Amino acid sequence: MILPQNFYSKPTVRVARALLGQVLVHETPQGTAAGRIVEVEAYLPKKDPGCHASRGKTARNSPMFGPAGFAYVYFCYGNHYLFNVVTEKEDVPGAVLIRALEPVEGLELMAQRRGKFLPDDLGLTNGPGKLVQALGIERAHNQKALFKKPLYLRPGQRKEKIGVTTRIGLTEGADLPLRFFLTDNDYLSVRPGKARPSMAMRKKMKARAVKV
DNA sequence: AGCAAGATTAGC
DNA sequence: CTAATCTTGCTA
Repeated sequence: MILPQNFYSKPTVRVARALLGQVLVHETPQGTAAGRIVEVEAYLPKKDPGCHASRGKTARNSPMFGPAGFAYVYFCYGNHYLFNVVTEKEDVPGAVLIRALEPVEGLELMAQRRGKFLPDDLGLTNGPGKLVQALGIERAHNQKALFKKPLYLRPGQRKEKIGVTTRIGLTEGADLPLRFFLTDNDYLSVRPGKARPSMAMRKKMKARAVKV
């Protein structure tokens, strides 16, 4: 069972909430790795200064303007790839960032890809850059279809309540409540109430202080 | 051309 | 707490 393309071609917030509990699967020659989605963030087409597409189409964010159900993978902070699912109709730029997974299959493989981590380690997939590494997602997956193998979503179960907070690590649009997660899940990237100002935000404060 | 910023992570 | 690390997009 694979979620069809029309699962994604809806308003971004609705897709974001629907993604919680679904299982992200990546089949590779080394084996299959899969994890249940426990945390996401929505990036909206309109009135969202935190969205890459908020200042128009560029070479980097063009996948967000394409049809729904494709991957938007981009490089961040010089070290990490982040994985998004494109939403909305074509030419309407929306996406959902996958921020944390609960491992369900291929734990040994994920641990191997993550280096020193053990298969039962929470650090395996509890962050947007970490889960990309654990599943073996790379730059080459940018703009790949997610409604067919080898990288796809399988229907899963959700019985937990959905929690909502502001998004992590942004300097623009940081006040919008667009981060959705399964309450009390062990694999959340930031434990509720423990969020610290991100490096991006601190950098900005510093730059502002120098100017004044 | 050059530079600053960034949807993060791991290590001291 | 801070360095690492490099692509992108704008010209601070």
